Amino acid sequence: MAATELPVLQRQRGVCCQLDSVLSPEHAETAATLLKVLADPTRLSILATLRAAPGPVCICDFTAAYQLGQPTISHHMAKLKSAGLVVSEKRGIWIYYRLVGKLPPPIASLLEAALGCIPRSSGVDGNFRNA
Amino acid sequence: MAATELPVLQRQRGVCCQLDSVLSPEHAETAATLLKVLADPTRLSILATLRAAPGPVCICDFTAAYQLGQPTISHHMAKLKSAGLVVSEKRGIWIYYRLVGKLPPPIASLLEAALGCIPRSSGVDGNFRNA
DNA sequence: AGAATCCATCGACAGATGTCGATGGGTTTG
DNA sequence: CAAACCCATCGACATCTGTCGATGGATTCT
Repeated sequence: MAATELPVLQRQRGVCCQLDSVLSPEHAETAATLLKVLADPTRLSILATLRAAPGPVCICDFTAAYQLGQPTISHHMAKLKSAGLVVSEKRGIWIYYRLVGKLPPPIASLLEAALGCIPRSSGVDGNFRNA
Repeated sequence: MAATELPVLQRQRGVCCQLDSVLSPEHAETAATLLKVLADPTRLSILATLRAAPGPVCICDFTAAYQLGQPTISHHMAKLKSAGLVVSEKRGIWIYYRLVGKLPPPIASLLEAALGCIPRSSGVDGNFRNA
């Protein structure tokens, strides 16, 4: 509840209204941290690709697809991973990444909204030809 | 959709799969730009407050509420404004800000998800003593 | 008119961030 | 075992970002 708000038209000079925090600083910080992870075109594209992919995708494929070096892709993957959005799996030489299956609802809808913010390119409902 | 994917278990060394871009670079850039605006705890908190507020809120109230200087709050407001999320209105000495009423659906749901990503604090359903 | 208040803009600065090249560990092939 | 390949980590660097103090325009009160 935001508090005592003076009638918009007749405030007193030098008197500010007290705004009760609608959002705890900790929660704001947490949400912002997650949003920072999403707020990069490369990572967004990676997430969109993973969501649309029929199965796990390995780093080398991303390295080839984007105009970026391998360490950079690894760096982005590490961020996505530590944010809990993707998981990796090692198979021989390769390391495959995929989206986490069940994200907490609020995070899932945020991700969905972030990706849905974009013209969805095809019928992607997650029916992977999995491993 | 991701293209020619080698059966996950039998890839060839030195051969990367071609990933068709699920996301155009322009769209990724656009979405990332918007997400960057949201990816700051202060701005998130401001947006949450505006959403919960019964009416427009003036800069001085935010300046008083947060532990930040007035230029900093102005700076954040300018970012929110140029992102098209808020609008301002001048009344005498004061400048009031409020959320844009009708955002494009994808952006609205993104904003909603970002704010909804947070345990809506106490009974914040707009029980303000409004203006 | 003069003083006081509110706010946007500017310049400055520390810290965070994305990218790269180099290195090294781990795995498979020859 | 040696060579080839994949990938994570490290150090370096340029850029972006959040914050501040100072300044000046606009408006209102005395």
